Amino acid sequence: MDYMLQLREKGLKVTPSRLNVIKVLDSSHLAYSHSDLESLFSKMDRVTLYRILKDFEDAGIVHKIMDIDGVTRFAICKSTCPDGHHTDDHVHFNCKACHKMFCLEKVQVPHLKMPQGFKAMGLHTLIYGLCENCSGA
Amino acid sequence: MDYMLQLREKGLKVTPSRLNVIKVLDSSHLAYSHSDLESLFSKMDRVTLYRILKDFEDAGIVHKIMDIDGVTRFAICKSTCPDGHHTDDHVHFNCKACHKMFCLEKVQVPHLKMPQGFKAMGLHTLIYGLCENCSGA
DNA sequence: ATGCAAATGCAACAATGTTGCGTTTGTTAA
DNA sequence: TTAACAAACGCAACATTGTTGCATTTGCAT
Ligand SMILES: [Mn+2]
Ligand SMILES: [Mn+2]
Ligand SMILES: [Zn+2]
Ligand SMILES: [Zn+2]
Repeated sequence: MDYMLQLREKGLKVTPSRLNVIKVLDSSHLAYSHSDLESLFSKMDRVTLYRILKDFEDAGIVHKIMDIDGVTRFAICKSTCPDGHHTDDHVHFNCKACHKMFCLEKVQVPHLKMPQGFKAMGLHTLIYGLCENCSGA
Repeated sequence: MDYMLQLREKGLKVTPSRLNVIKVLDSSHLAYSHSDLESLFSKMDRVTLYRILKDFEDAGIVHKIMDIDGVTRFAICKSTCPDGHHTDDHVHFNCKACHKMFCLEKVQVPHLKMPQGFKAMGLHTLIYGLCENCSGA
Protein backbone atom coordinates (compact mmCIF):
# COMPACT_ATOMS: atom_id res chain seq x y z
CA MET A 1 0.00 0.00 0.00
CA ASP A 2 2.61 2.51 0.94
CA TYR A 3 5.20 2.07 -1.72
CA MET A 4 7.45 4.76 -0.26
CA LEU A 5 7.85 2.68 2.87
CA GLN A 6 8.46 -0.50 0.91
CA LEU A 7 11.20 1.15 -1.12
CA ARG A 8 12.90 2.71 1.89
CA GLU A 9 12.85 -0.62 3.73
CA LYS A 10 14.88 -2.06 0.88
CA GLY A 11 17.32 0.83 0.97
CA LEU A 12 16.05 2.32 -2.27
CA LYS A 13 15.42 6.03 -2.61
CA VAL A 14 11.91 7.07 -3.46
CA THR A 15 11.74 8.61 -6.92
CA PRO A 16 8.81 9.34 -9.25
CA SER A 17 10.03 6.75 -11.77
CA ARG A 18 10.28 3.99 -9.18
CA LEU A 19 6.86 4.81 -7.79
CA ASN A 20 5.32 4.66 -11.26
CA VAL A 21 6.86 1.27 -12.01
CA ILE A 22 5.96 -0.35 -8.72
CA LYS A 23 2.40 0.98 -8.90
CA VAL A 24 1.77 -0.53 -12.32
CA LEU A 25 3.28 -3.90 -11.45
CA ASP A 26 1.66 -4.17 -8.05
CA SER A 27 -1.82 -3.52 -9.38
CA SER A 28 -1.72 -6.52 -11.72
CA HIS A 29 -1.19 -10.28 -11.79
CA LEU A 30 0.42 -9.91 -15.20
CA ALA A 31 4.10 -9.98 -16.09
CA TYR A 32 5.14 -6.92 -18.10
CA SER A 33 7.83 -6.82 -20.74
CA HIS A 34 10.39 -4.07 -20.80
CA SER A 35 8.83 -2.56 -23.90
CA ASP A 36 5.38 -2.69 -22.28
CA LEU A 37 6.69 -0.49 -19.52
CA GLU A 38 8.72 1.64 -21.88
CA SER A 39 5.66 2.67 -23.83
CA LEU A 40 3.75 3.18 -20.61
CA PHE A 41 6.37 5.63 -19.31
CA SER A 42 7.56 7.18 -22.52
CA LYS A 43 9.36 10.04 -20.84
CA MET A 44 11.50 7.71 -18.72
CA ASP A 45 14.92 6.80 -20.09
CA ARG A 46 15.32 3.23 -21.32
CA VAL A 47 18.42 2.69 -19.20
CA THR A 48 16.75 4.02 -16.09
CA LEU A 49 13.97 1.49 -16.54
CA TYR A 50 16.51 -1.32 -16.89
CA ARG A 51 18.17 -0.19 -13.69
CA ILE A 52 14.94 0.19 -11.77
CA LEU A 53 13.86 -3.33 -12.72
CA LYS A 54 17.27 -4.71 -11.82
CA ASP A 55 17.19 -2.96 -8.43
CA PHE A 56 13.65 -4.19 -7.79
CA GLU A 57 14.69 -7.71 -8.67
CA ASP A 58 17.69 -7.59 -6.34
CA ALA A 59 15.47 -6.21 -3.59
CA GLY A 60 12.92 -9.02 -4.03
CA ILE A 61 10.18 -6.63 -5.13
CA VAL A 62 9.74 -8.17 -8.57
CA HIS A 63 10.78 -11.38 -10.27
CA LYS A 64 11.97 -11.79 -13.84
CA ILE A 65 10.72 -14.57 -16.10
CA MET A 66 11.02 -15.50 -19.74
CA ASP A 67 7.85 -15.85 -21.70
CA ILE A 68 7.17 -18.44 -24.38
CA ASP A 69 8.58 -16.16 -27.08
CA GLY A 70 11.81 -15.48 -25.20
CA VAL A 71 10.76 -12.04 -24.04
CA THR A 72 11.82 -11.23 -20.50
CA ARG A 73 9.00 -10.08 -18.29
CA PHE A 74 8.64 -8.69 -14.80
CA ALA A 75 5.94 -9.32 -12.23
CA ILE A 76 5.43 -8.22 -8.67
CA CYS A 77 6.42 -10.61 -5.90
CA LYS A 78 3.25 -11.17 -3.92
CA SER A 79 4.76 -12.97 -0.97
CA THR A 80 7.82 -10.97 -0.11
CA CYS A 81 10.91 -12.80 -1.22
CA PRO A 82 14.20 -12.88 0.64
CA ASP A 83 16.61 -10.45 -1.04
CA GLY A 84 18.59 -11.88 -3.92
CA HIS A 85 17.10 -15.33 -4.15
CA HIS A 86 13.41 -15.33 -4.89
CA THR A 87 10.83 -18.00 -4.35
CA ASP A 88 9.41 -17.32 -7.79
CA ASP A 89 8.88 -20.99 -8.45
CA HIS A 90 5.18 -20.66 -9.03
CA VAL A 91 3.54 -21.39 -12.36
CA HIS A 92 3.42 -18.88 -15.19
CA PHE A 93 0.82 -19.03 -17.90
CA ASN A 94 1.36 -17.59 -21.35
CA CYS A 95 -1.63 -16.99 -23.62
CA LYS A 96 -0.95 -17.90 -27.25
CA ALA A 97 -3.67 -15.50 -28.40
CA CYS A 98 -3.28 -12.27 -26.44
CA HIS A 99 0.32 -12.97 -25.39
CA LYS A 100 -0.32 -11.94 -21.82
CA MET A 101 1.57 -13.72 -19.09
CA PHE A 102 -0.13 -14.55 -15.82
CA CYS A 103 1.35 -15.46 -12.45
CA LEU A 104 -0.59 -18.46 -11.19
CA GLU A 105 0.50 -18.52 -7.57
CA LYS A 106 -2.19 -20.96 -6.54
CA VAL A 107 -1.36 -23.85 -8.87
CA GLN A 108 0.48 -26.50 -6.94
CA VAL A 109 3.72 -27.74 -8.51
CA PRO A 110 4.47 -31.34 -7.53
CA HIS A 111 7.97 -32.32 -6.61
CA LEU A 112 9.88 -33.98 -9.44
CA LYS A 113 12.30 -36.84 -8.97
CA MET A 114 15.70 -36.13 -10.48
CA PRO A 115 17.98 -38.69 -12.10
CA GLN A 116 21.07 -39.87 -10.18
CA GLY A 117 23.50 -37.04 -9.48
CA PHE A 118 21.32 -34.13 -10.48
CA LYS A 119 20.62 -31.80 -7.55
CA ALA A 120 17.64 -29.52 -8.12
CA MET A 121 17.71 -26.05 -6.57
CA GLY A 122 14.56 -24.65 -8.11
CA LEU A 123 12.28 -24.79 -11.09
CA HIS A 124 10.36 -22.67 -13.54
CA THR A 125 7.09 -23.97 -14.89
CA LEU A 126 5.73 -22.24 -17.95
CA ILE A 127 2.38 -23.30 -19.33
CA TYR A 128 1.05 -21.99 -22.60
CA GLY A 129 -2.43 -22.09 -24.04
CA LEU A 130 -5.48 -19.86 -23.94
CA CYS A 131 -6.28 -17.56 -21.04
CA GLU A 132 -9.68 -17.03 -19.46
CA ASN A 133 -10.47 -14.19 -21.86
CA CYS A 134 -9.29 -15.89 -25.04
CA SER A 135 -10.56 -19.44 -24.44
CA GLY A 136 -14.11 -18.26 -25.04
CA ALA A 137 -15.42 -20.29 -22.14
CA MET B 1 21.84 -42.74 -38.47
CA ASP B 2 21.59 -41.61 -42.03
CA TYR B 3 21.17 -37.90 -41.77
CA MET B 4 20.94 -37.43 -45.52
CA LEU B 5 17.80 -39.49 -45.58
CA GLN B 6 16.35 -37.71 -42.59
CA LEU B 7 16.88 -34.33 -44.23
CA ARG B 8 15.44 -35.38 -47.57
CA GLU B 9 12.38 -36.84 -45.88
CA LYS B 10 11.70 -33.39 -44.47
CA GLY B 11 12.17 -31.76 -47.85
CA LEU B 12 15.49 -30.20 -46.91
CA LYS B 13 18.44 -30.30 -49.25
CA VAL B 14 21.55 -32.02 -47.97
CA THR B 15 24.37 -29.55 -47.48
CA PRO B 16 27.66 -29.79 -45.59
CA SER B 17 26.53 -27.13 -43.08
CA ARG B 18 23.30 -28.93 -42.31
CA LEU B 19 25.07 -32.24 -41.91
CA ASN B 20 27.56 -30.70 -39.50
CA VAL B 21 24.84 -29.18 -37.34
CA ILE B 22 22.65 -32.25 -37.18
CA LYS B 23 25.63 -34.48 -36.41
CA VAL B 24 26.68 -32.39 -33.42
CA LEU B 25 23.19 -32.07 -32.00
CA ASP B 26 22.24 -35.69 -32.56
CA SER B 27 25.32 -37.02 -30.79
CA SER B 28 24.43 -35.29 -27.52
CA HIS B 29 21.57 -34.89 -25.12
CA LEU B 30 22.69 -31.33 -24.42
CA ALA B 31 21.05 -28.18 -25.71
CA TYR B 32 23.48 -25.95 -27.61
CA SER B 33 23.34 -22.18 -27.79
CA HIS B 34 23.74 -20.38 -31.04
CA SER B 35 27.16 -19.10 -30.06
CA ASP B 36 28.22 -22.63 -29.03
CA LEU B 37 27.54 -23.76 -32.55
CA GLU B 38 28.96 -20.61 -34.08
CA SER B 39 32.36 -21.21 -32.51
CA LEU B 40 32.15 -24.88 -33.44
CA PHE B 41 31.64 -24.04 -37.10
CA SER B 42 33.59 -20.83 -37.39
CA LYS B 43 33.61 -20.81 -41.18
CA MET B 44 29.81 -20.97 -41.38
CA ASP B 45 27.96 -17.70 -41.72
CA ARG B 46 26.00 -16.54 -38.68
CA VAL B 47 22.83 -16.07 -40.71
CA THR B 48 23.10 -19.46 -42.31
CA LEU B 49 23.22 -21.03 -38.87
CA TYR B 50 20.12 -19.10 -37.80
CA ARG B 51 18.32 -20.33 -40.89
CA ILE B 52 19.43 -23.92 -40.49
CA LEU B 53 18.21 -24.01 -36.91
CA LYS B 54 14.92 -22.40 -37.90
CA ASP B 55 14.44 -24.95 -40.71
CA PHE B 56 15.31 -27.82 -38.37
CA GLU B 57 12.85 -26.53 -35.82
CA ASP B 58 10.07 -26.22 -38.39
CA ALA B 59 10.86 -29.73 -39.60
CA GLY B 60 10.69 -31.16 -36.09
CA ILE B 61 14.34 -32.16 -36.08
CA VAL B 62 15.30 -29.93 -33.16
CA HIS B 63 13.46 -28.03 -30.46
CA LYS B 64 14.28 -24.58 -29.14
CA ILE B 65 14.29 -23.80 -25.42
CA MET B 66 15.33 -20.89 -23.25
CA ASP B 67 17.87 -21.57 -20.56
CA ILE B 68 17.88 -20.06 -17.09
CA ASP B 69 19.94 -17.09 -18.29
CA GLY B 70 17.63 -16.29 -21.18
CA VAL B 71 19.92 -17.82 -23.78
CA THR B 72 18.07 -19.74 -26.49
CA ARG B 73 19.33 -23.25 -27.00
CA PHE B 74 18.69 -26.06 -29.43
CA ALA B 75 18.52 -29.78 -28.84
CA ILE B 76 17.76 -32.74 -31.02
CA CYS B 77 14.24 -34.18 -30.94
CA LYS B 78 14.70 -37.77 -29.90
CA SER B 79 11.20 -39.01 -30.59
CA THR B 80 10.35 -37.57 -33.95
CA CYS B 81 7.94 -34.68 -33.56
CA PRO B 82 5.12 -33.84 -35.94
CA ASP B 83 6.20 -30.93 -38.14
CA GLY B 84 5.54 -27.49 -36.71
CA HIS B 85 4.23 -28.43 -33.31
CA HIS B 86 6.71 -30.36 -31.19
CA THR B 87 6.13 -32.52 -28.18
CA ASP B 88 9.11 -30.92 -26.49
CA ASP B 89 7.35 -30.84 -23.17
CA HIS B 90 9.95 -32.87 -21.35
CA VAL B 91 12.04 -31.50 -18.53
CA HIS B 92 15.17 -29.43 -19.09
CA PHE B 93 17.87 -29.16 -16.50
CA ASN B 94 20.23 -26.21 -16.29
CA CYS B 95 23.43 -26.52 -14.31
CA LYS B 96 24.27 -23.38 -12.32
CA ALA B 97 27.96 -24.32 -12.30
CA CYS B 98 28.89 -25.47 -15.81
CA HIS B 99 25.84 -23.84 -17.46
CA LYS B 100 25.12 -26.90 -19.53
CA MET B 101 21.52 -27.70 -20.34
CA PHE B 102 20.32 -31.27 -20.34
CA CYS B 103 17.21 -32.79 -21.91
CA LEU B 104 15.72 -35.08 -19.28
CA GLU B 105 13.27 -37.03 -21.39
CA LYS B 106 12.70 -39.64 -18.72
CA VAL B 107 11.49 -37.40 -15.90
CA GLN B 108 7.75 -37.68 -15.65
CA VAL B 109 5.86 -34.38 -15.56
CA PRO B 110 2.56 -34.70 -13.70
CA HIS B 111 -0.51 -33.05 -15.12
CA LEU B 112 -1.29 -29.68 -13.55
CA LYS B 113 -4.80 -28.50 -12.80
CA MET B 114 -5.51 -25.10 -14.34
CA PRO B 115 -7.73 -22.42 -12.84
CA GLN B 116 -11.20 -21.84 -14.35
CA GLY B 117 -11.03 -20.70 -17.97
CA PHE B 118 -7.36 -21.37 -18.62
CA LYS B 119 -6.82 -24.00 -21.34
CA ALA B 120 -3.34 -25.51 -21.30
CA MET B 121 -1.82 -26.56 -24.61
CA GLY B 122 1.65 -27.45 -23.40
CA LEU B 123 4.28 -26.71 -20.82
CA HIS B 124 7.96 -26.11 -20.36
CA THR B 125 9.59 -27.30 -17.18
CA LEU B 126 13.00 -25.88 -16.45
CA ILE B 127 14.89 -27.12 -13.41
CA TYR B 128 18.12 -25.55 -12.28
CA GLY B 129 20.74 -26.83 -9.87
CA LEU B 130 23.89 -28.90 -10.14
CA CYS B 131 24.41 -31.56 -12.79
CA GLU B 132 25.91 -34.99 -12.26
CA ASN B 133 29.41 -33.69 -12.95
CA CYS B 134 29.19 -30.57 -10.80
CA SER B 135 27.27 -31.91 -7.79
CA GLY B 136 30.38 -33.79 -6.68
CA ALA B 137 28.35 -36.88 -5.85
C1' DA C 1 20.04 25.14 3.88
C1' DT C 2 24.10 22.10 2.78
C1' DG C 3 26.55 18.03 1.30
C1' DC C 4 26.91 13.60 -0.42
C1' DA C 5 25.62 9.35 -2.24
C1' DA C 6 22.33 7.58 -5.20
C1' DA C 7 19.59 7.97 -9.25
C1' DT C 8 19.03 9.75 -13.78
C1' DG C 9 19.87 10.97 -18.80
C1' DC C 10 22.68 10.52 -22.61
C1' DA C 11 25.98 8.49 -25.69
C1' DA C 12 28.36 4.66 -27.05
C1' DC C 13 28.72 -0.02 -27.40
C1' DA C 14 27.85 -5.34 -27.48
C1' DA C 15 25.00 -9.30 -28.38
C1' DT C 16 21.32 -11.35 -30.68
C1' DG C 17 18.28 -11.86 -34.30
C1' DT C 18 16.07 -10.42 -38.96
C1' DT C 19 15.68 -9.05 -43.91
C1' DG C 20 16.99 -8.28 -48.78
C1' DC C 21 19.70 -9.54 -52.50
C1' DG C 22 23.14 -11.38 -55.54
C1' DT C 23 25.77 -15.76 -55.97
C1' DT C 24 26.50 -20.62 -55.39
C1' DT C 25 24.99 -25.25 -54.96
C1' DG C 26 21.96 -29.50 -54.67
C1' DT C 27 18.64 -32.01 -57.09
C1' DT C 28 15.88 -33.38 -60.93
C1' DA C 29 15.07 -34.38 -65.39
C1' DA C 30 16.47 -34.18 -70.20
C1' DT D 1 26.50 -35.84 -68.20
C1' DT D 2 24.75 -31.80 -68.57
C1' DA D 3 21.33 -28.06 -68.16
C1' DA D 4 17.87 -25.65 -65.48
C1' DC D 5 15.66 -24.27 -61.47
C1' DA D 6 14.69 -23.74 -56.78
C1' DA D 7 16.86 -23.78 -52.53
C1' DA D 8 20.64 -22.57 -49.68
C1' DC D 9 24.34 -19.55 -48.82
C1' DG D 10 27.28 -15.29 -47.82
C1' DC D 11 27.30 -10.61 -47.07
C1' DA D 12 25.62 -6.12 -45.80
C1' DA D 13 22.44 -3.56 -43.47
C1' DC D 14 19.31 -3.05 -39.98
C1' DA D 15 16.30 -3.78 -35.51
C1' DT D 16 15.92 -4.94 -30.76
C1' DT D 17 17.60 -5.80 -26.34
C1' DG D 18 20.70 -5.08 -22.85
C1' DT D 19 25.18 -3.01 -20.76
C1' DT D 20 28.70 0.50 -19.39
C1' DG D 21 30.88 5.07 -18.44
C1' DC D 22 30.29 9.62 -17.20
C1' DA D 23 28.38 14.14 -16.31
C1' DT D 24 24.26 16.09 -14.12
C1' DT D 25 20.39 16.06 -11.09
C1' DT D 26 17.90 14.75 -7.07
C1' DG D 27 16.56 12.50 -2.59
C1' DC D 28 17.64 12.43 2.03
C1' DA D 29 20.25 12.94 6.22
C1' DT D 30 22.60 16.29 8.89
MN1 LIG E 1 5.24 -14.74 -11.29
MN1 LIG F 1 14.92 -31.04 -24.83
ZN1 LIG G 1 -5.37 -14.43 -23.78
ZN1 LIG H 1 27.34 -28.87 -14.34
